[in-house]
Amino acid sequence: MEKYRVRFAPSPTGPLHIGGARSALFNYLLARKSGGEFIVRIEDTDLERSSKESEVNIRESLAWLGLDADESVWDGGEFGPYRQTERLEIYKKYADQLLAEGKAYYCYCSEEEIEAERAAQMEKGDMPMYSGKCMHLSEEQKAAYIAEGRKPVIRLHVPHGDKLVVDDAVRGVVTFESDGVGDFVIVKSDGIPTYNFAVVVDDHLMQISHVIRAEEHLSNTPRQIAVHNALGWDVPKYAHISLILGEDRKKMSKRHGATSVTQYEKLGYLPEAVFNFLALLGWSPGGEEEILTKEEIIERFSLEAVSKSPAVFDMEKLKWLNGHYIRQSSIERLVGLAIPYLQSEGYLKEEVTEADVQWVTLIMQALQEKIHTINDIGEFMHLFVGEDITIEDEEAKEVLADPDVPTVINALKEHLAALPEWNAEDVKKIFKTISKETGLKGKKVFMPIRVALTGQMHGPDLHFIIPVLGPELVAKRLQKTVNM
RNA sequence: GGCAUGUUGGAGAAGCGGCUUAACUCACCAGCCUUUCACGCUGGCAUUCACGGGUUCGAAUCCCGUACAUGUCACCA
Repeated sequence: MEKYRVRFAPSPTGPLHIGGARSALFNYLLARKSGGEFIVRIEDTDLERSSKESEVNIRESLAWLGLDADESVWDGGEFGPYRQTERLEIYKKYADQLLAEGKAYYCYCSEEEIEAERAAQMEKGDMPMYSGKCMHLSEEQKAAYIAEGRKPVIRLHVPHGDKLVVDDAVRGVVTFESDGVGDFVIVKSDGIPTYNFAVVVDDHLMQISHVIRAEEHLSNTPRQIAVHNALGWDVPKYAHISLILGEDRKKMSKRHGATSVTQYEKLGYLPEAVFNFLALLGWSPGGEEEILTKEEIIERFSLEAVSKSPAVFDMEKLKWLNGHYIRQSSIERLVGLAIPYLQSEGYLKEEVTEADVQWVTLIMQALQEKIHTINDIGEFMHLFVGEDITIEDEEAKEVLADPDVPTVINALKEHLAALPEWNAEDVKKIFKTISKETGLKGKKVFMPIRVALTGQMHGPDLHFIIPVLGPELVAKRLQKTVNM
């Protein structure tokens, strides 16, 4: 297949959004699949809103997801610089060229004038667009404006009567009338290029073969094509991928919960789960299996299979996927992820001892099968910590009222006392022994112990819980719940 | 308001004119397994593809209209 030389070009105006991450992912997938290049460029021409922190966050989020770039702001490359504010003289050169060729012109209109014009057009039901009145200003008029202290912008003259055709890999051919575009600003009054201009210059100079980005840019594409035309450059291939919607079918935003990659990391999601999930939003592998490794996704991904319609972000499915990957993980890895969480929740001190690691290891063995995210362990911690427990409900109380309870608990205490070291395997054996000795089976053995130790009717396997608690807590809890 | 895009079950989706009495996955429901819960397994879950018209022997699939949703129309990207 042809090589995809693609780019992800975020604006550093906030943490990496989940939608941005998906755009980055699709670009990455195609680059890797075709043996091409994945480039990360920073579009920071909005001086007001761009920040270094956001740029750092974007870098870290991409790294966390495993979307490694071949060329980027951070690691360089032969088509740099990769930060737009460092490319200003390049844009100036092309803006000057357009000016000299009469394809662009200075516009001295004030924002108020433009605003009034736009309002009037909207009123009439027309598509608002600049009238072009500054295109043929005389030298005297220009001088007068300059004397007034007006700072001009540069507008691209978009020829009338043209068709601007976007050949889109996911949407097919989409045609726009150039009459509906208008002469738009390519360089702001402070000399900084606008997005629609800088993007075109960069994509051309960086030899981008395919522009793959979110659907919200589709309506901007004719403007960019107009710039390509004015500069006499060929257009790249385009692919506009659908938006990610929240559960209410509105564009994903704060009120839908976590929107940034960083938040998912903090909530205890695994990068491979997010990677897998994001790939499934708007793309389907076709077969029965949806749990796929990075390599399998790269292998099977294609733009032809990308859906046109927007996708709703289903948190339940992400959780299911994450749970799957947690069950696949090694205990060591889970322990490493759980420790920072337990520290932040106050279960562990800053200083982590060998004994702490042991303790967390036992906990993760107990919980690996139960949790969907690392942070889910918070819901279970009361099982492992503290002497005080509350009996969940009436049903649980009834369990403890059974006449066989003292027999079971005594047998448990006796056997545990005889155990040199408490581990899951040996504790499991004890249960078998108790069952044999007392002639009691299944629930009659496990439920009294479970309720006496945790106050609850269900939870992780008891043979995992008991070693976590250790002799001291077991004794104290039994004392409180069954007074034994 | 103009322009653009989209509309298959609660969600992601397959489907590209007859093989569809619409795959598969999540969720949900039932059963099995299991010391409980979960995991896992088995089965159930759209007579119908936003709606209306047309083309065709035949349409979820092609065409037109309507509705709804979203995007865009910035000296934001």
